[in-house]
Amino acid sequence: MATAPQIRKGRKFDQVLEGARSVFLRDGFEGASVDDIARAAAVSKATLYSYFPDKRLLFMEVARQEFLRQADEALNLMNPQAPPEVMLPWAARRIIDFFTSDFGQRVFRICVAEIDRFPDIGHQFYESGPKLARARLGNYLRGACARGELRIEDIDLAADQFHELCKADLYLRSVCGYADQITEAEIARVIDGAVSMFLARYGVR
Amino acid sequence: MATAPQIRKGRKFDQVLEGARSVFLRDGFEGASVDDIARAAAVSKATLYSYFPDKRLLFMEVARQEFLRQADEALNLMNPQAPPEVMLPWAARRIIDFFTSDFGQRVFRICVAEIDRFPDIGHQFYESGPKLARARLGNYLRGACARGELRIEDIDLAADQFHELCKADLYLRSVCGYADQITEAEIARVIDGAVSMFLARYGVR
DNA sequence: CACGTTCTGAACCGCTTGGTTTGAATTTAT
DNA sequence: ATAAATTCAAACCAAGCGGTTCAGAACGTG
Repeated sequence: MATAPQIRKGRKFDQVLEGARSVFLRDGFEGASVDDIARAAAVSKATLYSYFPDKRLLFMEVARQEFLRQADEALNLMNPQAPPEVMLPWAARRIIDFFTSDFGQRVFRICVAEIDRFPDIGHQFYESGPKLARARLGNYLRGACARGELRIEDIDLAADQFHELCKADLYLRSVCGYADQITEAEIARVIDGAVSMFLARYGVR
Repeated sequence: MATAPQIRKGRKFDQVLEGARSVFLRDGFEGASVDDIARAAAVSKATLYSYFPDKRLLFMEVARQEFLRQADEALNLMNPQAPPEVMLPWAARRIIDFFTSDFGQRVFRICVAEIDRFPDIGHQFYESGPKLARARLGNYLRGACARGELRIEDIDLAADQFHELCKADLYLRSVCGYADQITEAEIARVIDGAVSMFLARYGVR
């Protein structure tokens, strides 16, 4: 094959990716064995190696696809015309649901755990997640400012601040394994807090 | 030996811990080989195994000590009497310096990367880091409220919000490998933003 | 110095790892 | 039905893995 891809698709390509995904997400790159992956994918090891020249490339492809999935989730479907009092709680809920979700946590974990071994992973994660989400929220905020509903000089900072406010308390508990103990009342507390702080700073009276 | 510790100290115990630390922090639990650790520690493998019955216990001891170190850094030395306009920027700087530091990043990475394999790690990390920092900042905020300098109903939420505001922009760039590209001007931007937003919400006029 | 404790290097063990090979079996398209 | 493409299972390889053993060397203390 040529230089870049070295990946060949075959009949069971998706199976291999899915099996690899489940094992890599569970055990990380080093902990995942190719035998386990082949077993999880229900293919022979020879088939797996006919698609990917080595374990590293398989991992990189799995990670790439996870990040694509993340990009799909990054605060799309925002209603540009809705007032901040409606839109901000909605966005807050979306943000919280994402980072407490199994998917959200696992894609983050790939990035953090493997960044030394695969340095480009950090870049890919940032571009497909945080940067995109900031841009989308930023677009909304820009519109709200144009309509005179908000007054923000530094849109990017404001978008980041809002994201972080939504993470108060819940994010670290989530990362530390307490995600399933988070109640609706706690979520509402954080959302109310985030929105009221944001409007205290950037709202017009 | 008895049930719990199974750890025996000897002349080169600290060397072993230091060698283990450097290799575990670099390669994670699965990626670190006991041969590498022994080499990094400049001890024989037999010595290492005379101290720790297995690799798992060695890892757990290394992680435990890293978390103790983190507890030492958690916003100690706050001046209870200083006004918020002085104390908040000071705390913000401390928070940012911590999470952008090599140590801060690595201890976080241990937690995130290994939490499936060592479920108690999340608990230890949370107790020695986020929870402690929140308590210390919360104590400060309580005092400021008592002096009439701030008005806060939910101290814990406010402390968490402040922490998260300090992480705007910088934290995720840090996690994603861009920590060395963060400028002093960017740090000042985030600190100013955090303090002004916090005071907009909780300050007295 | 003598003695007890600790550490060493080298070899060992059974097992696993990522990756390779190959003829046969299976699947798909004509 | 046939041919081509794909997949398979089983065996293989060299290297590495976590952990074990042991006689001798090194170290620290009285």
